[in-house]
Order: sequence, then structure tokens, then C-alpha cells
Amino acid sequence: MQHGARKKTQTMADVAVAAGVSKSTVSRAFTQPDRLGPETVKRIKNIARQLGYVPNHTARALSTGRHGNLALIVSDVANPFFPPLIRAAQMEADGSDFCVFLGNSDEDPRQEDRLIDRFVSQVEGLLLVASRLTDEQIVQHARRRPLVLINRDVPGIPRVLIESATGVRHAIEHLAGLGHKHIVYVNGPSSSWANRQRRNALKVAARQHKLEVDLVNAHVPSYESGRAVVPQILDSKATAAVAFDDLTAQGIMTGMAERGISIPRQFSLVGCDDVLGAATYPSLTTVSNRSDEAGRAGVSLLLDMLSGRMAGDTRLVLDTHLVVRQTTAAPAQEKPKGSPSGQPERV
Amino acid sequence: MQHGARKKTQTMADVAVAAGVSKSTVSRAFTQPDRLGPETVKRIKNIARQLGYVPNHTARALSTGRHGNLALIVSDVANPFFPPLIRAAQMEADGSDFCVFLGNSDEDPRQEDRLIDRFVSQVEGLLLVASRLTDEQIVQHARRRPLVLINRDVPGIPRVLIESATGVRHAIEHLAGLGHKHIVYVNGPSSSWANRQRRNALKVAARQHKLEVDLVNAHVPSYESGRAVVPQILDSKATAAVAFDDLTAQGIMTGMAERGISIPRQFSLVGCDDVLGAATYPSLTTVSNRSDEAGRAGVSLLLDMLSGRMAGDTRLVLDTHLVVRQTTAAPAQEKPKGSPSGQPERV
DNA sequence: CTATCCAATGCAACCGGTTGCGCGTCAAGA
DNA sequence: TCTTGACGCGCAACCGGTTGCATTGGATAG
Repeated sequence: MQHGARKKTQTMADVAVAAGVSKSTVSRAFTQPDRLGPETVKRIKNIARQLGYVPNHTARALSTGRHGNLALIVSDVANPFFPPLIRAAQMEADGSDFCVFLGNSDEDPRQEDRLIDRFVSQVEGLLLVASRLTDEQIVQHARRRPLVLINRDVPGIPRVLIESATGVRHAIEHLAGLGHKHIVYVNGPSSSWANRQRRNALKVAARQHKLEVDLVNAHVPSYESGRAVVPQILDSKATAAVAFDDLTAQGIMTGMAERGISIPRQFSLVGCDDVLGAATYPSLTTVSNRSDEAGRAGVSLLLDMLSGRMAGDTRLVLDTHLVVRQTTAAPAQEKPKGSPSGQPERV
Repeated sequence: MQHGARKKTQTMADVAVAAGVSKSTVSRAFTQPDRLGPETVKRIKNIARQLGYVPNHTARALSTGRHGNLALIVSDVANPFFPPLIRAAQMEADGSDFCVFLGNSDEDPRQEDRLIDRFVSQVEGLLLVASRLTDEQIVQHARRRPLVLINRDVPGIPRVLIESATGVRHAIEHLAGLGHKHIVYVNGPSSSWANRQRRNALKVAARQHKLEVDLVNAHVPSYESGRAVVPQILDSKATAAVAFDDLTAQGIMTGMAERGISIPRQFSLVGCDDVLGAATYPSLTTVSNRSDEAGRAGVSLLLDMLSGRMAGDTRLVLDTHLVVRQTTAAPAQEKPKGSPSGQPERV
């Protein structure tokens, strides 16, 4: 009450009156300036600015069907894999004057479905990252709205895939080159497309290089579970490990350190996704991640679908590579356990 | 074309015709069922279901002004401080059936302003986190829409503040108790409310405990800048440091390790925000962060403003505390440099 | 000088709901 | 039996833009 609150937002009609023209003219001044007199456009825009007029997207959407919004649904915002992707997607969308809704499915397919229903009537397109829905559900939704997938491979649906297989293959070559003969792969979530891809690539490459491979399961990709699987890793007698992701790898580093095992001197480790930068010590050898590019590309693809039409089966693959840092080295001569010098015993 | 595409979405009018009633009745069947005959409601809802009718949010929003959307604007999605906040905010909103727009200002006030303008016509309320706008701009926007601030203290605008001052104070007490006499504070961004707050709290507490304080500047809060300021920290001859945030602290840890300085044996370090969990090695002593609660509380506040009205000057403060882990200890007897035993020299 | 045409605008319907107001009906109170 | 009022529902205006079509005036062609 105090400030003489004029809360009324300015409408097109207000601008029209102030400019002495009709609503349609104001509308066209913004959407089809070339169909109007140049000075008229200028005058209207000036007045609009003075009045603090901001076009109402809701109204526009109602009559055009174009909302200028995208929905971005991820499984866990707090997982460091996603923020760069979200950021890139958001900025890419913004560049084309699109707003983005963010949804967090929390790894729950039902929640994901709910969110989509909730969003679908206010967006022009959906972007699903690492979706947990079934192929059928995805196809259903894709029927209603343009939809693109990231890290999920459903034939017929436009998708962008981060091909970490390449990087994993390089990791194996790298380890083999250093002289390792026996490694372990630490699994991520079994429902994860990325995990299946990585594990398979690893197995194939290991076979080629004649490496023995053991599998260990850290169902949740996190620091804690990485730390928890260290005993299993050690039991395997392997000299190196590839972890599903950097978080897991980081946990493993801690677990090793707690047992007095020096990385990379006594054990080599490679992560995946490069979400930690070089922020561990020693800095982690890992497979590069291009989630930001994936986000950008996904939005770009979606935008393409919205303007022109696209062939239904776009499949964009982003390659990765190995980032060699400081957690990999030649295996120790002796097994860590039998080391004669004053190495700390395992706890 | 193939599937005999009947893409026309069902409208309220369609349902009305099918049910032999008027649009208004259909509308009321969904929004005010008690004002209608019970069997009428049931019949209409059945028919609506059969037809696959889904209410159009855009149209509803246009006439009611209620969109069921919130805007959340942060300065950098990729900064680990934000994801938990975003996640919590998103879920809190979702619990009340609100969707959230995510905006990334990228530390740029103009971008932030642009985003707000872009969002404002499709949301019922704004949530600004660590806003870089001027007080005047914020007040302006608050006039147009319900608005709440997080980590920004503008009188008259509802806000939730993470009071890291408390935790910082405890950190000083902790360090003093361990016997430290001389510490350094590593600054974050000068425009940051949080940084000013932390520095001031630290100075006051240090004075009380008769600690000498040096300041060092790491303008950007990041791993790299932390690593870069290590020489300055060492030059100060201090025996401990408090860093603006965990990222900076992590960088410092690496920098120290590279110089053969052992933490906490030769140098104590405390971070801020606890964004890394216990994921460093040794695990980082830090000031707790409650960004998730802040996000939740912010949305909750906003929702309150939307339903009831609220007194304009809500100021919700979230306390923090010190999380003591493994990077703090009593200072070394000798200065690290003069250590007689076989300590590695600085590089 | 008149017929023609194009550029610049206005008119009004429409997008899909919501809602104040009014009308008819049936039951309870007088 | 007549009045009264609550209840159930329809009418039509409105939210704030967009857009096909009509209109007008001036420039150009004939």
C-alpha cells in the first residue's frame, strides 16, 4: 500500500492506446516489423520501453501454440555429471530465446513420467537425460511432443550419446601398455546405459590385450560405495582398476590410502566422466566427459526439430578419450602385500 | 500420416458437447466440483477420461494468472554449491505441484535481468540465489512478482540467509584451541555477500582469540585459484588457513601436497560449504552448508507468499557449524621449512 | 485524369479455459 | 397454496496476445 503500488502490468492494449494505434499494430511491431512503417515500429518500441511493457508469453503461447519453453529432465541434479550439461543446455536454449524447465526424476521412472505430464502442456519439446523410462513410454511421449534423448539409445528417437567406450578402450590400451595383466572393472548402476556400454567396451578391449578382468559391483555411483568396494578390489589381486565414474574412483582412492596403499605406485586407477577436473591428489586419470557438449547438442537438435523437420532417426555420437594424469603407472614388481620394505600393512 | 494421426488435442468444448453440457460446467467439474451435481461431475469426468482430455495449463494460466510455475535463478549451475539447492527447491515446488524454471545468470547482472524479464510472465514467483543485481533492481522486480532471495540481504524483501558466520567463528575457536597463533583467510569473490560475511566474522573472532590474520585473494572460487595462492599463504608464515569455500581449499591442498607440505601435520586447513562431503584425502575440515535447506525454505517461503500474504520483512537465518575432520591439527613445533627430519623440500 | 495496386493499419475472431451473474426448478416454510 | 431461497447450470465477457481479411490513402501506370 505504501508505495502507491501500481502493480498492474502493462499490456499490449496499453501500449496501443499510448501510441495511438491498434493492438494488432503493436503486435506486429514485435513479430513482423517489416510489415509496418519503419518509424511506426520505432515509435511503438520506444513507447513500449517507456511503459515497461513486457510481452506476455502465456498469452502468446495460447494463440500460437509456441511456448518458447523446453523441458529438461535429469535423474539427479546433484550428481556432478549433470550440472555442466544443464548449464550448457540452458545457455544454448537461451541463445534461441527459449526458457527451460528443469525436472528432477530422482532416479524414479514414475516421477519422471509425472514430470513429463506436468510439463508437456507448456513446452514445445522435451529433453530426457539418462531416462529411466521404458522404450515404450519414451515412444509414447515422443508422439506427443518433439523429444530428444541423451545417453539413451532408442531407435527412431533422436538421441545424442556420449561414447565413453572409446575412452575406456584407450584406458585398457594404456594399462596394458604399462604392463598390467589383471584389472577389475567397478560397475555402476545396472540400469544405466552408460555402465553397460563401458563394461562391454572394457571386456572386449581386455580380451584383445589378453588382460584378465574381474568385476566388482558398486551399485550406486558414489564416493561411499567406491570406498566400500576396496576390499573386494584388493582380494582380486588385480594391479589396476577402472571405475564406472570419478566419484566411485575417488572413493577408491580414499579406501586405498586408508590401507596405506600408494596410488599409482602400488595400484593404478582410472575413473570415468572427468567430473572432478584434476581436483584429486594425485590427480585422477580418467575418461573425458562431454556432458556439456551433449547438453548443447541435445538442445540444438531439439530446436532443429522445432523449426525445420528432421529425419526421425538422428543418432549423434560424441567421442571421448583418455585423460592421462597421475593415478596410473607400471605395476609394482612385487604384489603390494609382499612388499619387503616398510610398507604399512593393510588394516 | 501413417497412423491415421488424429493429433487434435481434446478441448473443454469437446467434452462439453459430448456430455451435453456447457463449457462452464465442464470447467467447474474440475475446479469446483461441489458447486455441481455429484452425478454430473462423475459423468463429465468419465467422458473427459474417455476422450483423453487434458486441461491446458496455458489457457488456465491466462485467465487465472496462476501458472503453477516458479523461477529459480542462480549464478552458476555448475558450481557445486547450487545443485543440492536446486534439487531441494525443485522437489519442494513439485510437492505443491509447481514447476520450476531454471535460469543461469552466469555471474552477469544483465543476463540475470534478462532472464527475469523472460520468465516473469510465466511464473507466479521468483527465487533469486546469490543475486548480483543491485538492491534497486531487486526491489523493482519484487514489486511485480512475489520474490524471495537466498544469500542476499535486502531489507523489505523476504530472504533466507545461510549464516556461515557462526561456523567460521567456531573454526577460529577450533584453530585457537589447537594452538594456532597466525592464520590466513583466503577471500572469495568481492561481490559476494557470503564472502563479506565470512571475512568479517573471521576477523572479529580472530581478534577475540588474539590471532594474527593475513588476507589472501582468490577472486574466483575454484580449484585452480586455490592452488595458485599457496605461495602467498606460505609467505605469510601462518600455520593455518580458512578458505572461502571447499573448492578453493581443495586447490590449496593440492598446492601444499605438491610442495611436500603435509596437511594437517605441517599446516591446518578449513574450507567452507562442505560441498565435497568427505571426499578429499585427508578429509576436509569445513563449515557446514545447508544449501539444500535454503532451497527448500526459499520455495516454502515463496509458496506462503502466494497463498496467504506474508509480512514483507521475513528474514530466515540458517545457522551453520564446524565440521571437524582431518585437515586440522596442532601446529608443528618448528616452522615447516626448518623441519630437521627428512621432509621433502618445497619445490 | 482516372484506374490499379501496394504498403500500412484497423477490425474482429480466435486460442482454451475461468467466473460473475442470472435464470429456472424444486422443496421447505408461511 | 403461494412465497422464498438454495441449488444446478448456462450465458457471455474476459485473460493478452495473434492473424486472416477488409480498408484506406498515396504512388504508379495507363
